[in-house]
Amino acid sequence: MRLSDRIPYVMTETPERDYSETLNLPKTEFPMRAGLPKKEPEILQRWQEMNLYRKLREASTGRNKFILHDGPPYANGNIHIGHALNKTLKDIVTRSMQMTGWDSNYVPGWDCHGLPIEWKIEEQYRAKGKNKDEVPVNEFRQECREFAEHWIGVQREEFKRLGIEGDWENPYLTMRFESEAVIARELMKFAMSGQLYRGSKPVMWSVVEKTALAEAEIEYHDYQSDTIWVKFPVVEAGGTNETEADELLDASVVIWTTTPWTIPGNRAVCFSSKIHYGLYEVTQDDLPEENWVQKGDKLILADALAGAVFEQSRVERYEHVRAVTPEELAALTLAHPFRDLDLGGYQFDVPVLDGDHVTDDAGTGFVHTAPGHGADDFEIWMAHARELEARGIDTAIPFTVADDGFYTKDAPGFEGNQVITHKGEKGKANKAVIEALKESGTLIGLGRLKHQYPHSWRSKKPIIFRNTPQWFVYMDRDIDGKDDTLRIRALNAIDNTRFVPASGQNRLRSMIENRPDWVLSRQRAWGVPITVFIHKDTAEILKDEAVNARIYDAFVSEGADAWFADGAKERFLGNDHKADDWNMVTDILDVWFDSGSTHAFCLEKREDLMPNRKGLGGDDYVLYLEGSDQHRGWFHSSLLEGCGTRGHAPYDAVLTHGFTMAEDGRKMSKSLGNQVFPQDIIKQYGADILRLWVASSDYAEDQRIGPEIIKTSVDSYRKLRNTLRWMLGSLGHATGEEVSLADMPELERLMLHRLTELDALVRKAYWDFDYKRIFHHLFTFMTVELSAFYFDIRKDALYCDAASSVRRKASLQVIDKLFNCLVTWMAPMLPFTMEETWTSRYGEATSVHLEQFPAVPADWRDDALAAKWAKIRTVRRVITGALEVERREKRIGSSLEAHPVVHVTDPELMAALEGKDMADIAITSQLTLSADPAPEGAFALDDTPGVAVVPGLAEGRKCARSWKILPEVGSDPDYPDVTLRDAAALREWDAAHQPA
RNA sequence: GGGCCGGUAGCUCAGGUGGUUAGAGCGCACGCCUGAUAAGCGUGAGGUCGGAGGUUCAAGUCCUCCUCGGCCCA
Repeated sequence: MRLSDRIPYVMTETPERDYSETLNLPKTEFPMRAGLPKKEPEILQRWQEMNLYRKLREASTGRNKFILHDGPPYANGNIHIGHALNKTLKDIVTRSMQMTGWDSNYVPGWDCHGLPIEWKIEEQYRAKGKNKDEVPVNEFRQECREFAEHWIGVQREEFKRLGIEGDWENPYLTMRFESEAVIARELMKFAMSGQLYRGSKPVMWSVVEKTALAEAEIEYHDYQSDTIWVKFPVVEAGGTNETEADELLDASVVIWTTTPWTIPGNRAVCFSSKIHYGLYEVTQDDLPEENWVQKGDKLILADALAGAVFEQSRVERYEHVRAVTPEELAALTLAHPFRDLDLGGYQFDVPVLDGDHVTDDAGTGFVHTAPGHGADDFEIWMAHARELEARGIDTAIPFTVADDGFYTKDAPGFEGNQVITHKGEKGKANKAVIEALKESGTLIGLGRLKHQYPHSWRSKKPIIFRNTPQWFVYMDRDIDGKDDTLRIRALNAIDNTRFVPASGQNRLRSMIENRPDWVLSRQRAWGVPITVFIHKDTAEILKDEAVNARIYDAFVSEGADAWFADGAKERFLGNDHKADDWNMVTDILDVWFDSGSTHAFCLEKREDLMPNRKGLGGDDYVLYLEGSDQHRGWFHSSLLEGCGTRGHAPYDAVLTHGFTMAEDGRKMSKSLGNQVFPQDIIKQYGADILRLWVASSDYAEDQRIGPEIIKTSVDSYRKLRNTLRWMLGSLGHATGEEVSLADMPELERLMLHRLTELDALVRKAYWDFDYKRIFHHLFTFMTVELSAFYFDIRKDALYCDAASSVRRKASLQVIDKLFNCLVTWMAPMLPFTMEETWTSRYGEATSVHLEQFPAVPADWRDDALAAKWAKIRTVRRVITGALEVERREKRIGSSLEAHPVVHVTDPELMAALEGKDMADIAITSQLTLSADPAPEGAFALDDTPGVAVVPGLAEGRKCARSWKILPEVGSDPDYPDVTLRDAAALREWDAAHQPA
């Protein structure tokens, strides 16, 4: 049955006039469809023209500063999704702090020096057949500078397109002359305070190119190595039991290595306390005389590998004498295999160290350790340095191989042999070492192994690990009094820093607790040099403030290139020092030192940033915000730099975000084809969609992004936009007339109450940087409480009530408040759309970003009212449930066709309904409340006892204006087809629209 | 291999100190409306809370192991 069949008068009585013009239907120019890809650039243009950044600064003059100090991205290549996430989060922080009373000035920066840019320039050279080494350093540096400049320009535009507000005209750059000057000055502070020292460390070295290589410049290729098994005779054995110790005294620990040439550099042998070891004795008496292992030889080996070792040594019969404990191993002292040869220099004791890097997959279970020839070797050697010194062992690491691949005097007896030739071929070193081992009787096996070995990506030739002089900063040396070490300072600073999420604190702490001394030097060209001089004879560092001042001044005006210019040495040393007495360091500072110093050359150099921090006497607040990888990076280097030079961290708080994965939760990769590019999303949907994704995600963990997830953002955006659009449409009729709180209907007061709750939540969550919480609450509020409840109910009053209606005025007033709150609250997240919404209401001369979050009066809060309305909504749910049954049975379509009888036997619920127009609230034309028990078969919900609904049809005629069905329709003779409310409204409307 | 973090409906997220049938929104399905209309409203179906043990009267929540994924190291 159709509606028209039941209500025949609709057919017969055609309304005489079109009432829609008398209704206050939504009226707005604000488009339903956003068209963000086109609209956003226009908004950006407008911000530029009105100089929003400057206006923001002016508006917040004198406020306490909230400084989100930008961690500088590296200036090469287009931005990726990680940059987009990072910058968007920063922008939400900046804008939300600005809107909650701070002066929140964002100054973006770029990291400009370093290896990747050097590579790019070298790559260009190679393409042109040019050689880097033949180009003057400063010419090469200039090309690096220009390369960085280009990408800064590209990234700046990409960042701006994301809607990031900041001082894009004056970003900070690590390569700006002033920055280079300050970086050098910071380094010199470490030198002056005695924290800087020259030590050594093995680096990957290409003999062919005579240069140090970084991990990323290495590629692995198959390579045939000589392998040797070597005995290290036990010379001392400790432990609890003397007999057992004696048993080990004529035994040998056996090592295996693929780099025989590193034996002269041997200083220790490593084992693992997680592996089982045994003492083995050779029992075979028919071994050939020339065999390197003979009957009675006692060897200590990993049990899992003993069989293989004996097989290699052509021994068939041997005996496992007993197990050897980790304690026994650690107490051993060994002889270097060359101790008894007449070479000189190998008489030192070789300690046995416990190391996690040792496995029993291959070899003997013991690792030959040459601290100058391997990263593991170096680490474990340094880690045990103190206890070794206590044992009287010299921990100095020998420089056994020179930059040309030849042994030095630190490898006595082997000088003149080359490890790798300048052509990249094997030199005679291995052979010489093997011969010496044979002579000493310590060689027990010899072989060859084809395996993956590191090669230079430039020459494709094998590289070696080689000990080289490097510059370090002490972690554990007293700086200014006892127990005032850099490590202790840094650990204290971590305790005084707020971490979001809190787990970052532990992560950074454990790194600081365990890290070795800070290596600052790089054998590179593009960066700030280590601006120190060392005395040729004493090797001491020159400490002269006058020299330092000359360096600083020169860098300010000429940049760090001044260090590499002709005559630089004489220029900086001046007349007080003889140039011939001093060596000038040409190493480059690690770029982590550059970025660790940003607080010095950005924050402290700009008057509008210079923080007067909380905890240091002021009220300003400095936040660092980066990906969680920066615990090892920027957070770390900034902490050390700050603590070393100023005694405290440069930040009050550290916020970290996770990484962005593809939709399947895996890392994005070109080969998997699951990459998502911010540029594509912006082009297709707009930056606000991407920002909505950021705001709704749990950034603290790894997030996911992909087509389906973007679609969710797009859907949410549509709903959000349409709700705002409807509000704008309704407010199109607002006159600004005020109704006092006391005169407002409860429903309006309920909404105001909700604003007080949301206000508290939003402010707290912004301070907690918990954006997903804000987004989810506001979004749910807008859909569930506004769109589906408050607005749905109030449409009748807003559209149909007379202009004089207090109910309507109160509603418009509340919508106005809702609008101002929601739009400002969401402005940090969706700056484009909220600006569009704001200006749609207040005009193009305004900007939502110049607003503060509205003050929400405390007297709006009414918990009792909220509790009462929770009950009302409980009853409402039963009514809508009952209407749904009627709809399904085709008895009604619109809820206005219904007249439910609501039986409420729960007295508390009934009390809540007292005086309420439940028909209005349930959006029915009529409704009858009854305290009587419901008849059998009435509609009820299991979870709502005490409420039951008997559905029924509304009686009377359908109002041609409001579409309500009421018996009263027609009782006003002037307006015979409408309700009395509508008749009164029409009378008012007609009076106001009389032709003059 | 080590340090740290995480795995709750198709998607995004809630689920203080362990305690009734694990929640929300979106999406989806179905229905209504046609004066927010490439909109609006309603109803419904979706989860062995990564897996396995354990502690407990009781575990998504505590412990152990495993697995998958991530960041940083090695």
